[in-house]
Amino acid sequence: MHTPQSAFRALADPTRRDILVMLRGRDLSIGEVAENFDMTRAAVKKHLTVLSDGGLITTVTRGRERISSLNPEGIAPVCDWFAFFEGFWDTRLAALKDAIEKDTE
Amino acid sequence: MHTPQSAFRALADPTRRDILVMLRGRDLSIGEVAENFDMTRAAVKKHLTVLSDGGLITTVTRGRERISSLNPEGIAPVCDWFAFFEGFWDTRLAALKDAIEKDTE
DNA sequence: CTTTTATAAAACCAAATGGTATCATGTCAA
DNA sequence: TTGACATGATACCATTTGGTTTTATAAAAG
Repeated sequence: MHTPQSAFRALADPTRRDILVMLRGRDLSIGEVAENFDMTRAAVKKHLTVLSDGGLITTVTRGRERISSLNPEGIAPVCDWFAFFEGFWDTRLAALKDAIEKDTE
Repeated sequence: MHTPQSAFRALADPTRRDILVMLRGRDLSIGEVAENFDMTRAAVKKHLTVLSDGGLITTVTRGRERISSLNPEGIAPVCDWFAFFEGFWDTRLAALKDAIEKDTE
C-alpha cells in the first residue's frame, strides 16, 4: 500500500478524519481511540489499519498496547496533488473576489 | 449535499481525481470526459454527479450538452480541514529534517 | 498460576459503491 | 418531420466497505 490512492481513501471516512484530529493532540492506544466513538474496538482497529495503509499514521507496540501516532510524511502525497491545482484555485478565487467587489461598488 | 464529507468522498476515487485534473485544462461535456476513460458515459456521468454533490465542479447546460467546470470554491472545506493540521505537519517535518541533517553531520 | 486486559484475526452481514445495460427525453440537423 | 446525438433516469449486478460477533494470543496484575 502507501499509494496516494490509499491516503485519499483513508481520508474519505469521517470517523477516520476524527481519529486524525484526536491524534493531533497526543498518541493513543486503540482502546483510547475507541472510547471516543460509539462502536466496537474491532471497528476502530479496522479504521486504524486503513489509516496506516494510507501512511497517515504510524504504530508501535508498547507492552500489550498498540500506540498510534500521526505521520507527518503521510500527508505529503495528498498535499502534492492539491498543489497541482493551487494556481487554478488561487487565480479563480481572486477573480471571483474581484467580481464581487466590483458588484458591490 | 455540499458538506465537507461529500467533498472528501468525491476525492477518494482515482477516476474522479483524474476528471478534476482534466477540467483544470478546460471545461468539458460529459461525452468529452468519457472519451478519456474506458467506461460508459453513464458511469462517467455518475462520477460527475458525485463531484457536483461535493461542490468540486459546477455544470451548465449548453444546448443538448452539459458542460462541467472546476469550482474553485468547492475545495475550500477540504483546505480548511488540512489547515487545522498545518502547524502539526510543519513542525514535525521540520523536526524530521533537523534530525536527518544532524544525522548526516 | 490464574485472571484480567489489549489487541489480533476471522467469519459474517447490510449497505454503499462503481460499474453495466436499457429506455426515455430533449436538441440539432437534414 | 425524421433521424441522429447527448444526456437523464432507472433497474440491476458484483465488489467493497463499515460494522458486529466470536475466538485466539500475549502481556500485566493479583
